[in-house]
Amino acid sequence: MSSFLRNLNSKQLEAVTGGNKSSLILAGAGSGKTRVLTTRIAWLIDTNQASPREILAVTFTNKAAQEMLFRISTMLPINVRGMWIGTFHGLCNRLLRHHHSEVGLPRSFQILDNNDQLTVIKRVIKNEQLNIDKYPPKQVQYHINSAKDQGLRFNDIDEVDDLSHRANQIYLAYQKLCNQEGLVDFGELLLRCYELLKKNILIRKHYQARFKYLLVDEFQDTNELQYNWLQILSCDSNTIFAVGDDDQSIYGFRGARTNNLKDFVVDFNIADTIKLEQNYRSLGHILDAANAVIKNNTNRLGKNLWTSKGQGDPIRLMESSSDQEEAQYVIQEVKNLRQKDYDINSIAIFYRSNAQSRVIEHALFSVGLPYKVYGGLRFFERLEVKHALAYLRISVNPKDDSAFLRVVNFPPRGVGLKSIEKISQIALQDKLGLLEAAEKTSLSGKAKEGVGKFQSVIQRLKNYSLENSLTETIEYLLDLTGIITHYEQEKNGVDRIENLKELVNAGAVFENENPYSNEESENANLDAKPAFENNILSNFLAYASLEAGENTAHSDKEGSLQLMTVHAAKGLEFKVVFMTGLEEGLFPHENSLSEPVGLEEERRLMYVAITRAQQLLYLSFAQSRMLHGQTRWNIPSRFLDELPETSLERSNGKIKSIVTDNTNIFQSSDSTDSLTAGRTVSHTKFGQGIIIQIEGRGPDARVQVNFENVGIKWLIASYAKLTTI
DNA sequence: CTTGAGAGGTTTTTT
DNA sequence: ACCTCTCAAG
Repeated sequence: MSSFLRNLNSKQLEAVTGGNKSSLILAGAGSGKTRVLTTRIAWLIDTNQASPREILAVTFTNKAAQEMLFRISTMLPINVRGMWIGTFHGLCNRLLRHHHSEVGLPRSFQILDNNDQLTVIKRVIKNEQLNIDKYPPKQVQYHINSAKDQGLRFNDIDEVDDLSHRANQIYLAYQKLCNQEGLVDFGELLLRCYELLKKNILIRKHYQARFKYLLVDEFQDTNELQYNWLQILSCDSNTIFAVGDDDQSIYGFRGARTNNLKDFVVDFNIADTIKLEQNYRSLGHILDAANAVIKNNTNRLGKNLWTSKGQGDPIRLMESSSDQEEAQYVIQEVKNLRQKDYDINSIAIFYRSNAQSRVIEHALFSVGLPYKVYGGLRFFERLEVKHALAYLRISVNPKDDSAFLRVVNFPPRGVGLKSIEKISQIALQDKLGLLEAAEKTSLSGKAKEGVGKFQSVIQRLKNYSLENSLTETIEYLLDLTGIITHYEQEKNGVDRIENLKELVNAGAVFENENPYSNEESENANLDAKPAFENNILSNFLAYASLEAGENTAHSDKEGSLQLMTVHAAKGLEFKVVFMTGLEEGLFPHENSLSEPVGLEEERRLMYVAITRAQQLLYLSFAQSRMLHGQTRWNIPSRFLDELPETSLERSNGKIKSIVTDNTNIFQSSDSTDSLTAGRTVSHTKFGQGIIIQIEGRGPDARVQVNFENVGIKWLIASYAKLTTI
């Protein structure tokens, strides 16, 4: 028996060594999902059932793909390069580069990220001379992307209302423009690839025969198109190994179809689904809470996590009067934990929406606790980096008008809107790219000079890139275009220059890791394609779009608290987790409440949050919170009511807790009428105090009380359960 | 072409 | 409250 099978439990072993049929592994949080997936690959190869080149494994993030490669390489002494392991988009990109001529794309097609796509859409709206107010670009973008997620072209879509009709019109024009300029958005990567496999029987059969084992991670996150893509790659002679957890499906809003799990069971004749329910991450109370919350969802495939580790500490509930106080309580507790030798790196603070991080950050900053915020601008999304890349893009693909528009006047060369308009006119008339059209446009002296300069820059850059390495080309570019000089004169330019130097670094690293730039040659003639002149350049550009870089704000400090949204926390684990902002309207978010589906997704999100914690879990809510410049008064989240009583700790020194019982919120036992300023009242947790003032009436009434032991507090009368003395 | 005032829009996000 | 974008004046 291979040594890497030794430490698996029986269910995991069953999953890993499953026979030659498609299978579905329902893997709960912390049940060793990634381990099972990677061990299966290692086992298939180790037992000579598969050669590396017969493996195709798909993930959603580059991080997950890298993790997978890393784990496999620790189990097997083989060259992992032969395997196709990557994201849906990465693999489709690879396939489309091989078969670019079959799908009508230039080999050096450019990949648009979200931002680029939006810019192109705006351009299309302008080109079509449509009123931008009637066609909100963001909505149009959403329309196009969700259509592509469902595998739909513009003529496949029902135009149910006026907006979808108009959006469709732009979809058509947008696609035409992308095709002309050799631009491909994220959805297009998948759709184009799917259509290729569907239409071209030869290519389809080739890949079906080649990939004997298809493995999919986070299956619950697949959208319709991804499901179809997997389906078309599958055939009688191969199998799919799907791993997922319906309870952790939190990306419905971007097209993920939880139902794909159920459809998979039918479409792929899954006789028995293997459930991994033993959890290796969290202690008992935490799992009990997770199980209790998720039980309230309908339509689950059903799963119950358990552990052999013992119950651990109960979950702490924290109540505060405001978001600022909440931050203070968290800080106090973090300090306590540090004294008990908890590593600050292993403590995380979660929130539902990014806007909530500011108050926490502010509080952390003022007490000098180091922290790291996940999310935000990634490296390749930074303005200055995109500018620099645009020069590379246009030198690789002169038809790339997006790139032209981005940098024709950056740094400023005196080419203003008027001139660009003129050039666009000519381009439209003569059906040319902007760079080409610029040559034929008669312009005023200053603009003419600027355009001339720009053209010579592009020409020189292109020539240089043919003779020199990628890294040298980037260095040359920074100097030639005057981008650095420009930022040197700007007040906030220092960081930007740093980033541009980092770009040179990124180029060097890329070059190092991709020494041959063109794909490893394969025997099958369908796979192989001759190298192309600017191969490494366009590969680097694709890499920049597909892998936008680190997702964290910079932090040079070694130990930091981890701040992130619950979405960003998926797949991670921490010894200690603070889940903040557990209030109705925030979590569950108010926008999700209109449909039951929305609420269930919020509950899954809560489930994800809870199951991130290994040892300690704090659940916190505040009575009031600043949102969009206004103070809002909130009721505790309904999810708190779904927690099992036996796993909670309601009171503990400075960490105050409350009993939340929503049935009581609107039917206070003690009429608020009896509460008047000056009266002495008693609170179950805070003890005795004197009412200072009252705001409002009925269930929303708030009372300010000066307690003998804990000082002044604002309470919501209806659930504070105050009794008059 | 740059700058500043005003308007609008704020769930979650990877590729 | 705060950030991004647009439009008009300098």
